[in-house]
Amino acid sequence: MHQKKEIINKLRSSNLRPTKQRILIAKKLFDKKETFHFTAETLNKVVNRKGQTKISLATIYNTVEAFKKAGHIREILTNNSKSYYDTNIKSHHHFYDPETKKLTDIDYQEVILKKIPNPPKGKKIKDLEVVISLQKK
Amino acid sequence: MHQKKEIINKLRSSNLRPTKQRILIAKKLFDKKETFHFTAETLNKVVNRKGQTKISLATIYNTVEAFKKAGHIREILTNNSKSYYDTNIKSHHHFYDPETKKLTDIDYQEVILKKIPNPPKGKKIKDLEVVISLQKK
DNA sequence: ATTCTAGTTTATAATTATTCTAAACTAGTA
DNA sequence: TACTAGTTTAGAATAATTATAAACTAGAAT
Repeated sequence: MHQKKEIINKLRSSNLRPTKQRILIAKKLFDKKETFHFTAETLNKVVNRKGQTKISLATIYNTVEAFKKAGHIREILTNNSKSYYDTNIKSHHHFYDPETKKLTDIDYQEVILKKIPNPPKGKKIKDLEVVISLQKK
Repeated sequence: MHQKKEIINKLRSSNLRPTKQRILIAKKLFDKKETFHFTAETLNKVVNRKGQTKISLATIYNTVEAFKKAGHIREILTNNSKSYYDTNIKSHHHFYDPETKKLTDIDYQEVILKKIPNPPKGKKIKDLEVVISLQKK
């Protein structure tokens, strides 16, 4: 799917030097069929599975921040103490289960808004996110 | 508006012993005309303004947690590293300005949803929150 | 009223997530 | 091949929050 070349282009196009660490992290993030929800901690685990080349935690954080700024990943709203990120950068929504702390994507078309308020003066809407918290039935 | 008696009843009704600390914090939180958005830090400042009896930060955290569990306050979704709380416990929505990190209430009626997805099996919807992030025009 | 006890408060230590620092390293140009 | 700006790294620093355990107190029992 995502060959090394594509990944390198993606990095270059956002002014990120394609280092071996960034390429490896990008592979792990974007070489998935499905949307990937992660925290710095989980990404660190995935990237540094036994035997693989070691990438420092600082680089994990740096890269996540760089990818976020470049718009390759998005930060998700939760009321958890960790930051959650999503490889799905299309505007979409989430179910959040406070029990398991798991997020699930809700496709954009699954939520239709009939009315939204005007933003305050001097501001425009950057993003609109719906979070549906769940509980046991 | 909220006399001491009412506050004491509110505390008792949720099995919280009405201590002098809890009463004072409750006054600061609920004795307002408007909705109050706060973090542990801001609440600590409000409660411990010069001259007032000192309430420890640990108690601020304990009390916020207790009030949240009791349903007297709600935690708000943001992607900020601090936890934000709201004395408005009615279902409602927010504008979030990442620049100033300020939240503004959006009245419930200002957002109308035409379609929302079914929750996953075994789960029901606990809460639905819309967050509209802002940026400079 | 006095005593008792479980619940609460407190200062402080510990923990967790994240950011900073500054030295070592490397991609890519000259 | 050498250079330089960008990047990585280990580890220290910081920020927010939670845990600990000793002292205190509300309110029931005596």
